[in-house]
Amino acid sequence: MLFRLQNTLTRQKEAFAPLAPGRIGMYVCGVTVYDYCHVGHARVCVVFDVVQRTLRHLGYDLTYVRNFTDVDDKIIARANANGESVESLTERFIQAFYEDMDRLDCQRPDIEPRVTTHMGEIIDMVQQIVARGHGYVVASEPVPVNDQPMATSDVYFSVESFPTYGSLSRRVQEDNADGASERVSFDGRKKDQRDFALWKAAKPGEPWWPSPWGPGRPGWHIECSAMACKHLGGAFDIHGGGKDLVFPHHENEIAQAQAATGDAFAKHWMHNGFVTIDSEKMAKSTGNFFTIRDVLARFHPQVLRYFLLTAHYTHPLNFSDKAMDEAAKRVLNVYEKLAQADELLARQPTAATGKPPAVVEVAQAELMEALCDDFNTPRALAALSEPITVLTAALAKPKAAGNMECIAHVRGFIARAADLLGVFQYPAAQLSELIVELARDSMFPPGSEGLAWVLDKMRERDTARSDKNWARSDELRAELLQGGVEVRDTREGSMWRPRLAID
RNA sequence: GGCGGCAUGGCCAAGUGGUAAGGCAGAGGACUGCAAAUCCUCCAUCCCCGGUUCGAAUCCGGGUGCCGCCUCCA
Repeated sequence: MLFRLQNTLTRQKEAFAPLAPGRIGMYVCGVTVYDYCHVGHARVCVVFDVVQRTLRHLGYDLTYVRNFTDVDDKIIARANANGESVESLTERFIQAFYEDMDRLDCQRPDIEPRVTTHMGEIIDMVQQIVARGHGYVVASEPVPVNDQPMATSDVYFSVESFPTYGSLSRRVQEDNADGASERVSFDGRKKDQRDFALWKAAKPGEPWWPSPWGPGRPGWHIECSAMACKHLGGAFDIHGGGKDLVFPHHENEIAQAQAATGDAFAKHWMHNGFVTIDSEKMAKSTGNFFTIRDVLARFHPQVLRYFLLTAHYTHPLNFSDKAMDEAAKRVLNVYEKLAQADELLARQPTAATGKPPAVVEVAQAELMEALCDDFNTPRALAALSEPITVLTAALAKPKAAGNMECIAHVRGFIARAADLLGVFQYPAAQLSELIVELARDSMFPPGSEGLAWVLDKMRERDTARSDKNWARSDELRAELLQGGVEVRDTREGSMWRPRLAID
């Protein structure tokens, strides 16, 4: 199946064609590991996780590469502030990253390169750039090594030498610098203010690596050029990351890689929009953010993942309690239906044989079309609605002819959708309990036993109801509601689920 | 100052030339010990102005508003 993809480079939605038939190389900019990740980071990972799942489902042989930046100014500053080594700091936050992503059900990329293990490739690339006349070396202050001053240099990329510079972000640098110049200090060491560092001379107290230019470390952008080319070759299919990386990071990546290899570098550039709070970009530097673990302390990971897929990946997505409550409600609604279906199917095993109902065929096609249309996840999620409505109707009359088969077919469809989207794949019957457990601090009366408290009250209420003690029953319902639990009575008995307040 | 994005019902959000998906919330009815759930019914003409077209939320021009990048940033 052909799919279409928005390409930042051409500003158009293009029919995708891999460079090599059946194979796709994809590089996505990962995180700088000096702190816990926020919801914005979660979005990139979830978005490209869906991309990954979809491409594999379509039968492509995908190589997905996502890096960790484990040397950089902020990392060094944080490590110094903590009084710990760079390695211990980065290792800690790489593990924290994995914990967060595992909870969000993001599958691991095939290759996760780190800057510190690619110094050879980085140095080679800088040498190539200089050799081809696109970089220059500027002597720096000698740096003490083993108490001996050691000569060292910076290496810069020469933007002037590279006429196609700016093709991704479409900026004319002279104009670009105009209004921004107040914020950017003039660096007299550079031949041209547009030039950027390929290699930074070591400074006292900083980690460094030996190089042809003396002790130093890589500039920010060169790592991705070098690691992408190493693992995917000089030309590959897809490069992704957040919109904020378009300029200068990705622009510089292109210039460096093309200057070094003479090859095309990435063909399709995918950029995801920001997660915002009150429409303002979520960002560490401004303090305007929630960490993933903050959010997961209050909402089930499935709720966050679902929320992150409710808008198209290129658009901004506004994070709020209300939006999360809405997502939670929808996720619970769906899981509730799935739980009923699973219970019924367990009692009365039914194979999804024969021709699927029309709704399922239509929805299946719509699901794939939506994902192949630039990974339109809101459309994909909408495709689940009609089958779920049909499922609900069938669940109400399981004995009617064909209804069990219908339930089995819809259940199978949701499971296939879950494989692609990474939501609705959990054992449905446990979900509301899981959500309650995660939310226990805010949901239950202080000092209560959480889930046990709910189950106690529910049991007491069952007794009252069987005695037709309606007054006591209603009293208990009110207590439970106070405790954040909604009760509902059915023919099969009383059920409960977390109460979600939505304005 | 340069470059770019967005503006759809109460809220969120699809839709890129043929007469507005989906979610959440709301109203009325059925059902129910009550309350839910469920079922049925109802709830928008797409920021403003002008243009192209038989026909535009969708294309063009001009506004207004919000946001982003140009410094670290997913």
